[in-house]
Amino acid sequence: MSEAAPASTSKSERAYSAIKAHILEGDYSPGYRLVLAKIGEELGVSAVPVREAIRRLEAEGLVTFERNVGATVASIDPVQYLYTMQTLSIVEGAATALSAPLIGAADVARAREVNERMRECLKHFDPVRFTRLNQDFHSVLFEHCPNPHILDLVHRGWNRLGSLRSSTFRFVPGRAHESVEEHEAILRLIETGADADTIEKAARRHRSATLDAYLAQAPSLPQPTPALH
Amino acid sequence: MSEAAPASTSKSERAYSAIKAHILEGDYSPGYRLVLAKIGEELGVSAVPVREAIRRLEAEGLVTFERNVGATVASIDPVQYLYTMQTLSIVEGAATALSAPLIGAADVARAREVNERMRECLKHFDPVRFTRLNQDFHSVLFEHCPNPHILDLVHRGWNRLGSLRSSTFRFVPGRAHESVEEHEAILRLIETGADADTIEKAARRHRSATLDAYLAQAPSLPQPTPALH
DNA sequence: ATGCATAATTTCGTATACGATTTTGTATTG
DNA sequence: CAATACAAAATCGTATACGAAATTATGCAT
Repeated sequence: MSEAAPASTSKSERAYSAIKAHILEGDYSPGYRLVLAKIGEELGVSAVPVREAIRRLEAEGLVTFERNVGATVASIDPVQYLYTMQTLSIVEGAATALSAPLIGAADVARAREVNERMRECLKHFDPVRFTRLNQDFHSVLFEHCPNPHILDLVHRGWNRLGSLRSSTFRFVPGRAHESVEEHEAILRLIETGADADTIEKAARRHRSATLDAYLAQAPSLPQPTPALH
Repeated sequence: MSEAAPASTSKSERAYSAIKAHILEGDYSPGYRLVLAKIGEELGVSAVPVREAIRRLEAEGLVTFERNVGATVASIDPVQYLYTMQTLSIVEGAATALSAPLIGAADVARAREVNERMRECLKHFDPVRFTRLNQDFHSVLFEHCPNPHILDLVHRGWNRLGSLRSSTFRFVPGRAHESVEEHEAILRLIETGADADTIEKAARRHRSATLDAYLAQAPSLPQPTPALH
């Protein structure tokens, strides 16, 4: 990777992006200690902007921070995973329902094409690619979302899941197949102009079904609350 | 106000809390320019921790920040207000529905008492106190919320509304009365163990009705999207 | 007076330095 | 050997300093 654009963005901004990217790529895995001076050296900046970047990432839930001790990449224990998936179920449901009236036939076609590629991934068992396509699929649905705040919440949820994003598909074999079918069902609802409530519930269910599949694998979890369906 | 605890918390932490408090109290009103050095002097710290605090507040949506120009207290233009209210409608709806099964008779009684005090506020027309009690009411509902992420989203929404929080009640006379009645209705739904979907819709409606009342007053707004009911 | 170029001022952005705090390592003692 | 006490190292937290960028003020020409 080249040293890239030396100008135009501030160093704290570059540090923020770089660290975030490293976390999301998995270069810095959960629990990794983010030492200010060390990261600064890696990025060719001093500790001050790194510290600022890290605290911003803390506010997004990507790192945890302890006074006089330092920062570590936030790890997603099962309980946090549950909270995040449940929250995503709600905000994705809302985002889908709000977007639906604005999704045209061309968008549906595009989403369907992505979904077909996901279907192919199932044959070769490629969880990484599958996960990336999955995100593309939902991005197509949400790109017309009329409420940027809600979209932001969706992205924050995705970020928080981070590198775990594909784990359910990896560990719960059948789920990926179901997921593709649910995508198709959601597209049909949008095409036929189903009412917002129906679409919202389908989108919610799509996410919470993934959570349920995970919980079925990890029965030790608190199962703290009945999901909203 | 005394100089207070000189130890135990870091300066960046104190700056963060102090600035946030000033924004929420209205000492720094929307649009106010947050000059690093000036605020640092006010708080008795240098610019570095102030900058860090401000960027954290930016991540929460309380201030806006522009490269090489500085930070200003985020102002809530009508469109942002709409986005935020719509988002709140959704997350408060979910928070209420998730909390409902965990709300006991004692909590309901407490909430009802708060609501009665709100009813009294209507007679003396005290929007500030009314708004504070309104928040108390919802805090009672949410204090058992099993998903802290969702609760966090509710609080972020409240913070974003900031000083505008009471404006609807101030400007749309009838709305406050309606609001009190809706509170009572929600309490009854919780008491009688209504299903999650019913409770969620009532809570959503409670918030989006306030938004509708506001939009009716400001008809110039884009009315960008049909609400989720 | 108006518009533009340029200088002065303000404010940001970050490297450096150093004290404060925590962690780690080592030695001493029961 | 385990536990405690203390020393050394690592790391954080922030004040200070100074260059960079943007904003504001000034002066000149039309």
